[in-house]
Amino acid sequence: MEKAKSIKEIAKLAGVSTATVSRVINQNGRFSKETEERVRRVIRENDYIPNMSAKGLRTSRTRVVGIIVPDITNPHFANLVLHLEMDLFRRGYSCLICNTNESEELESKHIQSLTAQNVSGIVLISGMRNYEELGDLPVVYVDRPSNSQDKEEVMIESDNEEGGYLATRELIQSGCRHILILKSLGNDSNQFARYCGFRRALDEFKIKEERSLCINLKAVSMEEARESILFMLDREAKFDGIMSTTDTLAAGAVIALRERGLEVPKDILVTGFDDCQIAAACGPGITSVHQDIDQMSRMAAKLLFEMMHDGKQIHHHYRLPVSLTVRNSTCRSK
Amino acid sequence: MEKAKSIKEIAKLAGVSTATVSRVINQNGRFSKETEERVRRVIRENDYIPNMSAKGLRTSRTRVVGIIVPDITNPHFANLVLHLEMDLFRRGYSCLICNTNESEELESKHIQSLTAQNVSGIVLISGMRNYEELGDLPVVYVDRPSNSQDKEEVMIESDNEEGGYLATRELIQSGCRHILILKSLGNDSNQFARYCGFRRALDEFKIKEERSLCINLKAVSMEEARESILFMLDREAKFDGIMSTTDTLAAGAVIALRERGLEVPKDILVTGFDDCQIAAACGPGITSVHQDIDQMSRMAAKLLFEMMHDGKQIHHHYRLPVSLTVRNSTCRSK
DNA sequence: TTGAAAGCGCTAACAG
DNA sequence: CTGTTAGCGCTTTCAA
Repeated sequence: MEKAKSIKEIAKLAGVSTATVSRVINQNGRFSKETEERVRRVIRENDYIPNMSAKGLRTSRTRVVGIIVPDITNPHFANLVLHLEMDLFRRGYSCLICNTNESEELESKHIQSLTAQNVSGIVLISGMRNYEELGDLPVVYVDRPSNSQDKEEVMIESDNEEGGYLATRELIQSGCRHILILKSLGNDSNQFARYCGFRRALDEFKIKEERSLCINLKAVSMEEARESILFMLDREAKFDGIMSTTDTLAAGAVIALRERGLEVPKDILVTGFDDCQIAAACGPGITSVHQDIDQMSRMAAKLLFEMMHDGKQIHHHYRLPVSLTVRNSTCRSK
Repeated sequence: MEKAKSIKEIAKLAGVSTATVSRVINQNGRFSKETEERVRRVIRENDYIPNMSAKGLRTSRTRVVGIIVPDITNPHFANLVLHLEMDLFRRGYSCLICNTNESEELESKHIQSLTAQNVSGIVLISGMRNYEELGDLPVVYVDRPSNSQDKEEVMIESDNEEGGYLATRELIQSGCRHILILKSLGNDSNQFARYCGFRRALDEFKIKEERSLCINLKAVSMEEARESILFMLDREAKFDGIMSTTDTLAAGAVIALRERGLEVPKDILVTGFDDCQIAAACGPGITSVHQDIDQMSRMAAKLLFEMMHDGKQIHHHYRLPVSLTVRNSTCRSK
């Protein structure tokens, strides 16, 4: 690869100073129409692309944002990241993606690495904690634990509690009285919120919660869910509905039921959460809580952009409404 | 955020020159044991993190690699990216992820943007074309169109032709004689290779290909697949098996069949490709061609690392074997 | 074994 | 409207 051209060479070729070239590129300062055109032409003719490292060093704004995400393999997160990335690219920003694999250690390593790279901003998806040490670096928290004391930050989440409630109510209204809840452990506050919604629905219908039907999985994995349901079935646990805090878990449950010859929704009803493709494809179609990921990512990108670009100070906690996508897995007479 | 410390301050605090600090950090040059310890301590005590922009400017090696991918939402790609990112992070590299949404224009914009950022290397997943203008920038092509004339590059792909063959043979051996093939258009050479495998299997069993059963979708989407199968069913097209070039398409097909009251595998057999979660979860479980993504990503990361880090020149075309994961969707007596 | 100093490519303050 | 210039933080010769 021939050495990349520098602003100096462009300046020389255009017969102006580097400052002028810089001004033209960044559309600030003032310059004559003619100069601009000449510079632009030289830039074009030479395929000149400014060196971002130099720019970053000089301005400490790199036009790169870091996105920290537990696991890009999770369709819910993948969707979020896809939209964020495309949206931000349109606005001139690139994205460094960092998978934490749910490890707090990896997460903070990534935070360090991102600050070292002078990122212009960070989107922290479903993070473990707040990083106040980031100071005034623009950060948008999405789906994150809401245990921070001060509200001086931007945060976007779905109404997970309501989602848990909706799913559970659907099961109850379809006739379930002994509902198993499939959730994952970990400090994921979403899981907890969904569980709270679950309890609210039970309360409302005066159904007693059965502790033995509350399953806490070590990880959000189809296989874990499948095994635990098989285990419960083989112990002849009595339940007529499964409320899963994730579509992946719901899918694992459906598979387990199928393996034991049980039919959904004839024998057991099931609900999921996130309304991913898998919910539409699995079994007879799984009723699932729909999160508005489009809006979520659009908001996150927009807010972050405003903070990075316009230097706006935003402090707001958004809670997006959810809805229930009803499919066959809960279609019994009500 | 208090201003980040610079190497100068560390040098002053440690009572040495910046050059020495740099040497300690990069483990080159020579320095005494004592000096090293002192410097290290100061670095630690001050949470000093070198400024990557400056480093990048100076060395034009940023320790950032660009990953270009059609759509991170596709589980197959998500998996690949996840592994790449984690693997490279372990080796000290961060990843800029770029979704092209299958647009050639976006792809080349991303290529430009990546070079502007002085990335140390690029992984191009399922790209549209070769970018020879990248010169000696390390590039690994994964899953890419193999239409380049010169082989002077690194390329890793699955044996897609064999995969298409395996899936089709499974259908034939399970009794299918009229196999519909569900594939997507576009310049995706994988699709074509899978189709070639399909034809090879037909040939081998002396089955004539029926052009009317070859469906080309505009996009790889569940919904598209579903609609086209519904369309075929409503036109009373005669087929007893569906070979899908993607799990997503297979899932769409299964949904359509279910909607029309057809049972898999009783009435119609189905195969997918990629062996994603959705294949395990969908319908009765979909038989699918398994690609060894772990190995693929591990190889890609390793090769790229060797090129970036050790300056190795590698020219090799790897074709990874595939296997068939048999599930209920093809379980009829053979 | 260490330090001084040049300079990577760019921007922004200042001068004109 | 445009040019000169200092310097962002780091690495790397060269000299000691």
